[in-house]
Amino acid sequence: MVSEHGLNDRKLKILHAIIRTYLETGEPVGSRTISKYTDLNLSSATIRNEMSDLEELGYIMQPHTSAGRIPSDKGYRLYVDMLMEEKEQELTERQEQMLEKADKMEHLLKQVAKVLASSTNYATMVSTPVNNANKLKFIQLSMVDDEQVIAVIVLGGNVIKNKIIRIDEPLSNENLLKLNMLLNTTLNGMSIEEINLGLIARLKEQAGIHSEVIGNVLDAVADVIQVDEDMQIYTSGTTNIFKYPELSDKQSAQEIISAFEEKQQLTELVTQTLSQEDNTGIQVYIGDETPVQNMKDCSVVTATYELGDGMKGTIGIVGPKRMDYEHVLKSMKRLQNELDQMFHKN
Amino acid sequence: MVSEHGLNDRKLKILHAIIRTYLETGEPVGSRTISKYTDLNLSSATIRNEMSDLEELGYIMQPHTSAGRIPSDKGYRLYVDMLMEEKEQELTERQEQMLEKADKMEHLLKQVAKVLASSTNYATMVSTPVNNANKLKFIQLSMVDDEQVIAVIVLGGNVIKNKIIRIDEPLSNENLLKLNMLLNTTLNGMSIEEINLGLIARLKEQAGIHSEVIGNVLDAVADVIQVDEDMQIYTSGTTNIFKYPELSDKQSAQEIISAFEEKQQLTELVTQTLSQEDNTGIQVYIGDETPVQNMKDCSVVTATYELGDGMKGTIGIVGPKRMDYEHVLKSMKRLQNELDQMFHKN
DNA sequence: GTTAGCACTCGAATATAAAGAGTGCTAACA
DNA sequence: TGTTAGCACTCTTTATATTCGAGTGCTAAC
Repeated sequence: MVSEHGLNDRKLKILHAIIRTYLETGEPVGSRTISKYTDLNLSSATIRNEMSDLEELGYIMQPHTSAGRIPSDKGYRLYVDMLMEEKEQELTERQEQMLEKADKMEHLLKQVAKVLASSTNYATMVSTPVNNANKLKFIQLSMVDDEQVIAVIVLGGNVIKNKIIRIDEPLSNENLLKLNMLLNTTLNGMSIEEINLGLIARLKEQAGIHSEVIGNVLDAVADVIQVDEDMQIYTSGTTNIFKYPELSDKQSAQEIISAFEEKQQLTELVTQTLSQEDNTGIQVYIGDETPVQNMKDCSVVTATYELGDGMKGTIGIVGPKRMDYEHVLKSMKRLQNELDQMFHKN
Repeated sequence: MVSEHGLNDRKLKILHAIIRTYLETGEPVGSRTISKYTDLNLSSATIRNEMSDLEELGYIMQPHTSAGRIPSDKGYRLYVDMLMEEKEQELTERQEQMLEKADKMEHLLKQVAKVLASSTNYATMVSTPVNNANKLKFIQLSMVDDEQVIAVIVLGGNVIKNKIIRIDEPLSNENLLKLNMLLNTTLNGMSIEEINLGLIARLKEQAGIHSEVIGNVLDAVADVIQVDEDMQIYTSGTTNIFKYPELSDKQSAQEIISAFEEKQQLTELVTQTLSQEDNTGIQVYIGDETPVQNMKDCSVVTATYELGDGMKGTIGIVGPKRMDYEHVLKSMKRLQNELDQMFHKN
């Protein structure tokens, strides 16, 4: 990703200036503005020539003849990539903790969404952590009374679930012990996908007359996984998009807000983000690059946070393409760190 | 509420016609339109005179001189009240069941919101049921292993919660039985507010050396209640408001959508609705009547549904004042019935 | 009490003009 | 050869009239 653009230093500086100016104003920027803005000491005419080149190369475009230029998706992409490289090393700084430690994760995540939205003025979303490759850590059956067994199931990430199972005739302590042994030796450390029909048949065979209980336990496991899979997504500041004229016409606003309400599309965004791992865990989708069709006129920035044991969640931010990438990337990194730390301290 | 308006039959008919026309078109309606629309066979001039009277009485108003008339809040109110009275008796009809029986209440309620939104083209919300006066129905402690006891807590409305409690030394079966007896005889049928410090002290005293367990159990109860108290609200079709020009300017859209996202205000709406019981459980707030300031330019219709045992939830619909009240009220009644039935069958 | 007729009002739509920002191109310059 | 001044041209934005029409209120006649 090291400067594969064929741009000399001057063109790069001009492009940079155009984008920065456009990020601020949201209006097409003209040659004269750049001529004064930069320290290049070039006349507007020269700038015009360079701009013409930049347009031909696809980094900027004109909304109409006789208007200034605005960055194209390709232009933004170059800008963001440069930004990422630059900022990589100065990640040491630390900002004060805005988030009071909330007692419940749900509250914490809601607050994260809210804080991020109000500090950036964009729309935000935060997903609850899900376990991509969820592993079974421990299973324990215990008799509650003569007709009921409680199954305690511990998943990776120390998520504990329990489930009551009805049985026809009581299990002796001996048999209970045996079943527990069987279940643990066979299933511990297994991911959900690994528990297939063959394995289930083998288990049932070994359980003998108690195969029915095994079946029920496995059902419970499946159930637990399923519950765990439907991740929650919290959103905040959706209406911030009204602050950006290019997104607040009915059509666009409709689409974006819909996506935020119906959640389905956000789920896809999260899935994609989690699967597409890179070194930083932060991704920037510009315009058409986004997995969510409804947001094709926006930029989307996502960050992954971890709880350990493979539990991962996503923070996302949605705004206009002329987003303050510098600020957003900084905020995301900070939040990502804070969340990581917070969860690893527990 | 029986015709306290001082309107003769003709004025009433004209008002009715104005409102119905306006509901359809959303445009101010003029005298000529009414003259042709109704079967009164009156000239536009006569209608004009009557309209003038109706305006003086506050039922309609002009957006500006030389425009047609639109209903005022007072006008809508009269219309809705008439509608309610009329339709009260024809509630017998039954429409086909649109909702597949969903396995989980959460899914069911989400679906309710969605169905209602798409069938009415307004924005909708559905709250999970909460127990206004929640009562404890049953508590049962069981040993899971030597260090853990599971507490099964059943609340009014058959809501079952369970909680694992750690103990230092195992309880004998005998002691366990005694504790169960103690807890059930003392607490059963109690509402949460009734479990005060005095009662807790008395319980602990009677539990003797196991007072610590009691303390933990009561903590668990408190916890369970608290979890239960923070009700969820599902929304759908928020962006439907863009279909109504009078609500889709940035300002209004902002406010309404905000209210739907931040949920806080909706919670207030639900609380108010649940407390203000009337015979049908359906309420109509027009304009300023609504408890939610952000929706002062809308009409809000709410319905209460019951699970029995005091568990109640709310369905709400938000749209422009020129809402199709007839359709909405019908839909709400139908849904209300279906939900009531569905939950009482279980 | 009802209606026809008419002058009047006012918003919405349409047309017209003027202003301004910005470009592309040419020609001159260092 | 790269840079710049100058100028004609384009296209949006804004302002300003102008027109159009729906609808009213009022008066006078039926």
